[in-house]
Amino acid sequence: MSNVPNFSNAPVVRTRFAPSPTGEMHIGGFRTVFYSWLLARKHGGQFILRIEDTDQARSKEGVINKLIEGLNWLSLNFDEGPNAGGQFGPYYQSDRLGIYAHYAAQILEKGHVYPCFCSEERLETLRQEQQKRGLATTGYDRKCRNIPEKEAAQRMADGEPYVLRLKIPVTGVTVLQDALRGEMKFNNALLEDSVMLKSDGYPTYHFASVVDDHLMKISHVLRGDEWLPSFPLHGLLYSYFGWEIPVTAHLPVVMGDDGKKLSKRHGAEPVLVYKDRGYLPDATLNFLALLGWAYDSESEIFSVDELIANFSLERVHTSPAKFDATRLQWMNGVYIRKISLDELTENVLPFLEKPEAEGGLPDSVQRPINRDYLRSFIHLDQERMKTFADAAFLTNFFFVDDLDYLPELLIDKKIDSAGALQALRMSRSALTNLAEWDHDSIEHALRGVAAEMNVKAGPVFMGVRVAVTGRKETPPLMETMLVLGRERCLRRMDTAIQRLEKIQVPAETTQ
RNA sequence: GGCGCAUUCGUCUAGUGGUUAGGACGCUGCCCUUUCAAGGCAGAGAUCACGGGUUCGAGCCCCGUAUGCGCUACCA
Repeated sequence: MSNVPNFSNAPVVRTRFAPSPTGEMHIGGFRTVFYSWLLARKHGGQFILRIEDTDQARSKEGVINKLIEGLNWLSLNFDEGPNAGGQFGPYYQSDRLGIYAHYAAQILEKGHVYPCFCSEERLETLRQEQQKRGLATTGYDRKCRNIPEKEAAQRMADGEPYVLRLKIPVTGVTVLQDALRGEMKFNNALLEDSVMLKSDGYPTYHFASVVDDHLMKISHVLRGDEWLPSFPLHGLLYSYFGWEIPVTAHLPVVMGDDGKKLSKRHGAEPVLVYKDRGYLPDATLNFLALLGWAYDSESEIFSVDELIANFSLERVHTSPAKFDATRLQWMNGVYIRKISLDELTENVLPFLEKPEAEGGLPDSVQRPINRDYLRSFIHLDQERMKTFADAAFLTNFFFVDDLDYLPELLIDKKIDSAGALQALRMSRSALTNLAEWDHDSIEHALRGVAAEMNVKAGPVFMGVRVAVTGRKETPPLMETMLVLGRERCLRRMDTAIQRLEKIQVPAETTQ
């Protein structure tokens, strides 16, 4: 595919995911990544991973690996990036310092940027004073903007620490196109002379991302709309360099239930926790796609391939969406019902084997769990699962013999305690005498008990159900009993009969 | 404080000047049924944030207001 020549005049679509290793990425951030990826795949272009590690103080270890793990889980493969190679590397910005220095020098020479020697202390007191006076425009006061060129050059040569600031036009309007909102106008007078190159020689995000997006031939930039205020800054930078601005879309934020922007501080969790909670990557992706994008008024379930085919920037929203966890649950259930028995088994297994404290089966159940045994019944719970994390609870009685339940559960609403006991005893003996242990034989036997007692089948089934599983809600009874086998069923019924006999005594004396 | 973005059922959304404002999640009820799910059907739920215009006609266009969110660092 990739060596098919591009005959059309349209430039190749290249999008990127440019995370900074300052914290784990949450699900809202991954939506932006997913849209970028979809765009690249839809147009047969490339998706690039670039690491924006330009903040020496805040970069954290291990974050990048987590990020890549998250991408892998969702199968959002990238064509270029760390470990993947590519002709536009290096893909760590910290490895590109020379490149930024080169372009900074170029733009300094053109006079679009100037050295600023102000100390952080001065900037801090400046800010405080501006705030105190309630000034309309806060920000740098451009003190160093008017230092004579010669003097500035001398001080730089003398080794005085400095940053490079962008020389924003004092008047005029910067007009830019946002792919979602159309034309946007920004009043230059409100912009400040932002730092492009820090005193440690590292670029700021603004400078590095513009330089890299251009050098890496990025055609479409998708980012959160918290970047909207700095859009003119970037636009100006592009024009100073004489470069073409990529198609830029500012996506609305994803909010939590509390209506606040999803972030590390607002309960937003890294994507991988959804893996740990038993969500399917395709369901997560489908849900994410619909958070801010819709194909039409009806369609909801989209495979990744369908999303690639149908996704378009034009139908992306500009208004923020809340993250609705309940809806994700529903959608995950839809996907679980669609997978094969093999997939189901493989997905459920690790969740059952987790320690009890982490939601797995009771620690008394021996690990590893027998795959074939699991495979023999897990389909019974397929339509009952919202997430794979539900599996341990749902399948508990297939693994545990000592069932813990209130004996009262054995007595269905439509029968009294004596009747329940009698039904269980009769059921037990009927099942004991069964020639064949199969679905129809068991059902016939139990219905026979009901007929003989002249009661409905329901209460009889319920008594046996609770005796055998300890639950009132289970998969179909016959299928369940078949899996458990006659021995286990009869033993559990014996236990149930004993329990019923115990509570039977006071019940009779009160009458 | 300044600047910006946004605003259709509780939630995700369809809608691009004329619709009984549609769908989905969730909720309620009924059906199916050995329970629970799943499935089917039905229902409640939106004076389209508010106020002005433009127009024969506005959820859709324009202007205000309100509310929410965001930005306002040598962080991204």
